[in-house]
Amino acid sequence: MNLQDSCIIRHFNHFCRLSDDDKKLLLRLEESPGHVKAGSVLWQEEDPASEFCTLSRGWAYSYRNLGDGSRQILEIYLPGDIIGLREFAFSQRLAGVAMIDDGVICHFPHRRLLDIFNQSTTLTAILFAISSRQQALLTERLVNLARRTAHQKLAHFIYEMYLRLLQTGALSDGDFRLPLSQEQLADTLGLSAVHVSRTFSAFREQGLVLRERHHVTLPDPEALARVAEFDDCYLNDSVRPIFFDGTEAAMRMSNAHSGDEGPVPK
Amino acid sequence: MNLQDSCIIRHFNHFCRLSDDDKKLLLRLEESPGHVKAGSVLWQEEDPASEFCTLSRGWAYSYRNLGDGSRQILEIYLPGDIIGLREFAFSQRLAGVAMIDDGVICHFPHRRLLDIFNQSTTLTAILFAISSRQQALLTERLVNLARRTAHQKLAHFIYEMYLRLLQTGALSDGDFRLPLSQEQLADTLGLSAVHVSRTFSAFREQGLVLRERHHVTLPDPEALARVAEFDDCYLNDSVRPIFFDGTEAAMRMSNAHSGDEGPVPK
DNA sequence: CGCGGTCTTGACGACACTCAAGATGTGTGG
DNA sequence: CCACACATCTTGAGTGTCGTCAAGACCGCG
Repeated sequence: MNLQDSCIIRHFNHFCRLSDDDKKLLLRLEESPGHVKAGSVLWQEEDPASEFCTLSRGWAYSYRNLGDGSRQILEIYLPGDIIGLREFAFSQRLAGVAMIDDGVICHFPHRRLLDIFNQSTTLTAILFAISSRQQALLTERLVNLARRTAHQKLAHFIYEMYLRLLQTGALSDGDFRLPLSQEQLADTLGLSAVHVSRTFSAFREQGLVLRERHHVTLPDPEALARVAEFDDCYLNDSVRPIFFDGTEAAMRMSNAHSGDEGPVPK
Repeated sequence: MNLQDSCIIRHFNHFCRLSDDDKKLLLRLEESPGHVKAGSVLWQEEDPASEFCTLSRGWAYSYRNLGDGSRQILEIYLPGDIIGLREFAFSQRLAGVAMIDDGVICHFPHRRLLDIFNQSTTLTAILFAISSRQQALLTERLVNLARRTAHQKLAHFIYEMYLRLLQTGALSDGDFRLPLSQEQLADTLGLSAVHVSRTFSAFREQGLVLRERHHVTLPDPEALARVAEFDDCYLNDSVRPIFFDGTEAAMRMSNAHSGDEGPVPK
């Protein structure tokens, strides 16, 4: 496999230019990339946890099933994301993971993470940063669920997806594929599917969001951000390219907050 | 300072017996332990992020303020917890942190984390595990906020606190200090303070929870767990003592799920 | 063509919010 | 030691957002 074909290496390169040694180390950790079908379950809650995955193509989500038959979707994974970091300290899965689309994933076993810790400080720091960013996404979703109205929840979610897709460069205008059903959106936002439908209807009448099957257009993304009271600092900072490079990262981290301007106009 | 007086070392010892070298490394990272008053703010959202803290005595919480004047409490920190790991990849704070009690905290600067990555695989793995556990707590709170009734939310929160206090060994029966006001509980659970009061009244009549000022008694903790539909796997696994010891940790991690028995009675 | 999944729309109801007034407890200063 | 102010908590009444139930429309697929 060519070094540039690795989905892990591509993902890590978002944070920092890697040395060839680091690239080789990453590549050795990678096993059995494979195709998975839409709807297939990578693992379920309480399965033994022994590996991570990198999502190379397609969308996925993690979820928890509840006693009353409902479920909660915890996070949406896009191409390039690492899945399963959550369970590093656990022997069991805390959440299930399923594919939304057809896709491609790469597996690498839990225990080999220690090889990384042993051999590359740079990669260790990047892993920590990735975990840190995932936690930031989770925190923002928590606030969204706890404190906002149905309109704000949906607006916030759609705008977050819009920004994340912008960052991966897969997008230029307010027009993109959103392969989630309304029921999946409801499970993500702690709403009923019926109410998601109503909210979309309201957005359509206001010209905020137009949804057609699995496609979404945002005539005025900024208006949507205002409805959601969106604050994008939890998405901006962490993906700054070339964030770490050995010991100099320390200096950058402690004074990088001067003179910021985010990619999104206020 | 004696090695055993360090609050960081005590905390890390929960996971693994440390070598003297590791202990010295930790100790060098520790700076300026100090007293802080109840209600004081360690930092606010969007402050520059340049250090972590370990909470040695007292309780603390992290929070986000929202546009409409309300706020959301994200997590409750107990003695021994590390504060601020969330912002490792960020140059700004994503959430404020304030003290609930009078307490004692130890600071250590962000950049020195890289020293740990460089010098000790064991400590790196423990830090990852701690971050992983915090993410598990956050995830559970998210499910709690999204999908449960007010009764379940409050029951779940109280029972989680009960288990966490049990784990720190600060507790033997269902009788403990809970220094949060009803308004703080409301901000944690996404409810109004009024409704928290009503819910406590209901619990009192049912004999589930007796709350008196900042003190709580649980006549029947298991009954409370049933009301909350509490599943404790997110708390059990990660604090297993002597979880990592160098390379052998790898083996333990990949097969630790056979024949488990948690520390908490079923 | 008929079936099943997804979405839409309506009617009704419940859980939790807001507003408001009063009770209780606590700390401060006279 | 009392008086007062202030925070916290309690309880009631009225309202609204969102869930549930249900029927029907739309669409892709076999």
